[in-house]
Amino acid sequence: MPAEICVTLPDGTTKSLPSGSTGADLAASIGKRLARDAVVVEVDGEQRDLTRDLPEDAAVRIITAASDEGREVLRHSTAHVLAQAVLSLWPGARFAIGPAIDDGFYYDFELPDGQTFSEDDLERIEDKMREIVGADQPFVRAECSVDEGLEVFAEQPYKREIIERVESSEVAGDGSVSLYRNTEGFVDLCRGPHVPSTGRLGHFKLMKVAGAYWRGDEKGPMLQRIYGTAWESAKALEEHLERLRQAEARDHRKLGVELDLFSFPDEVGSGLAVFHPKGGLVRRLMEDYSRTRHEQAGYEFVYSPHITKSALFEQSGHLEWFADGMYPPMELDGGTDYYLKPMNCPFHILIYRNRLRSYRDLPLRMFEFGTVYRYEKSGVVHGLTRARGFAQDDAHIFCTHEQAEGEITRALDFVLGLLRDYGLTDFELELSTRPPEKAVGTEEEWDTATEILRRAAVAKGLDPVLDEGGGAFYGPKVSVQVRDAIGRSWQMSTIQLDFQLPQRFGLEYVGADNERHRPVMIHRALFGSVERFFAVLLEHYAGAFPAWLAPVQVRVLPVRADHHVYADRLVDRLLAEGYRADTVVADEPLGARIRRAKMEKLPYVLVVGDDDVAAGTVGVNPRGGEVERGVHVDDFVDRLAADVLAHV
RNA sequence: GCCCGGGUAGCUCAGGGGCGAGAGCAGCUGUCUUGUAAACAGCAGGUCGUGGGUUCGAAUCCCACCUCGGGCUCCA
Repeated sequence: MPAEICVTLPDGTTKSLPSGSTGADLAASIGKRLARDAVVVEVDGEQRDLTRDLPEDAAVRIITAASDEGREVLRHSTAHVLAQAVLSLWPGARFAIGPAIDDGFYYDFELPDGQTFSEDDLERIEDKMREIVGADQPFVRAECSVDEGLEVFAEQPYKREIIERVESSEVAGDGSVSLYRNTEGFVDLCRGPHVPSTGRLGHFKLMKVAGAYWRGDEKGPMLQRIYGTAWESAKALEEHLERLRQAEARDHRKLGVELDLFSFPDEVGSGLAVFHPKGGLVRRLMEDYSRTRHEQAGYEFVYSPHITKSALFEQSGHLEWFADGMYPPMELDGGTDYYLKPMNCPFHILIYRNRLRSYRDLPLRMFEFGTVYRYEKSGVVHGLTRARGFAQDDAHIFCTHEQAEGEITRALDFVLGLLRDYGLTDFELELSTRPPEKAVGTEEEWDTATEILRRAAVAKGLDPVLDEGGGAFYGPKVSVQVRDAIGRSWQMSTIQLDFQLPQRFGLEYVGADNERHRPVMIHRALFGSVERFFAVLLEHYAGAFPAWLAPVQVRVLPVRADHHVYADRLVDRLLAEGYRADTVVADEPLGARIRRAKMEKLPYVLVVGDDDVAAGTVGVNPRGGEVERGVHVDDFVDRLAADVLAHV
């Protein structure tokens, strides 16, 4: 054994250390601060515990807590402490898995005698966890054989099940499993790595309890899951909690009530919204703009009914593949089943098929705000983002094979431009491929279609992320993920290529060669669902809609009753010029009326008093800006016009 | 659909077997005439989600259903 080992650091320099040195020794030899912040060490690309010996001649990198990788380790280790706490508070509890996730971690348990956690238990568990952290117990790694592992976890069926899958390399892959023990006799099956000891943890909070199926299988046992979050410092934890509070404040369901935009009356049914006048106005503005842009882009507008005979959805394949997601049929006309439509495509196909089409008709682009109904499982309904009835901004492009790629590129261009106009500018593309379990058509057709989509995406200069098996049953799709103002990602638009439905419906066109050919169909939606898009915009803007979408753009507040006439004239002028303005009479102090307007998040409040009446001016109090006195009315109108035009 | 937790006035929430069920905000009516984020007073407002049950007595305990929230799963 050599007396020294030599390792290479990320900057390319090498360092000699006594043989038997650990990652912790390395960190300490580099600096005191690094030694304190280090959580694990990466050795030749593999993360390891700081306490393990370093091999000779390895490329090493110290990972600190304040990095994505470091936080992941931290969270994973905190999950272990959670398990230790629960097992000590509920003797006989079984524990399953406890990984790190975005912003935190969870651990799944099965409590004895079918007990369940309540929110109050979280505090007790947290206290116990702090105790364990305070004791600074080391995480000690041990390796053992599968049989020994099964022995150690004799009372833990979930752990045994995991070990039994070792062959499929879930834990180690070489017939051995690794364990982590700490004092108090707690031992967990774990691949690691972990922080050196529990004392390194502490900036965590348990967030909620939930049910979760073992291995995500609906037929498997329901376990009790505890979610928590963990960070490298008290400050980072507090910032995260603040972000959550911010997200909560801009929740569209909350803003929908506060700003009187929409509601979900119990009398109507779960997942079925009604839009109130203000929400209806915003929605109409959104839709009108979309219509105008579609018209300019060569789409033609069609309409189709909400219900149809079952045969149509039999032919489309929806009843075969999508029946679970459909409302049950109504039996009418002595035995005919009618269904509420879950999709618009079959109707557009019938419009296409209504007469013989020539290649000269193609591409044919049909657009409809089509209201569809989907019977979502009761547990998944969620405000406007997951409703049971919603309008799709749905279009179907019928074209030749040769035109398909160009049409997709064009559609993608259109989508991104339109989303930008609504104020969403941060995109990511995702390419969803063939779902192995439920797909119609041959693999070859799918490959061709997928490749066309990929090329179109790349042509836009956006490298799509692959979503293996995420396509619909009839075709692959490119979807646009949008990042909103606080960094959350929403799946928005989809563009789907479909060779199947034209075939099922026997669609044809007569080519230049006077022969009959089969067209290709492209399904595309930009908002996906108007309701959902409404919700995303509402959250993106935190309720403060830009002037072009704001239900009320300007509120005029007379200082005293004798300014009413001037205020009314001002409102009349704004209305006449096509703006949305109103006024509130002076039977309440000005401050109170301004406060109301601010809580309604209006773009502009205009205050008019003696000076303004005399000079033909207004006091401008813009949202998020400084008050300006004595602005000439014409100048204000110009400013408003510029805002509306610029969509700000 | 499954697990956990909720549903009390328009909104936000107290009250948890026994006085006619409460507060703040919003609403209405007066008074106040106001220059940039809450004037004052009074009034009105609830079959305590729905239906059953236990009890001398239920907003309160039990059951079922509806519905909302957080998850699982699924998806636009």
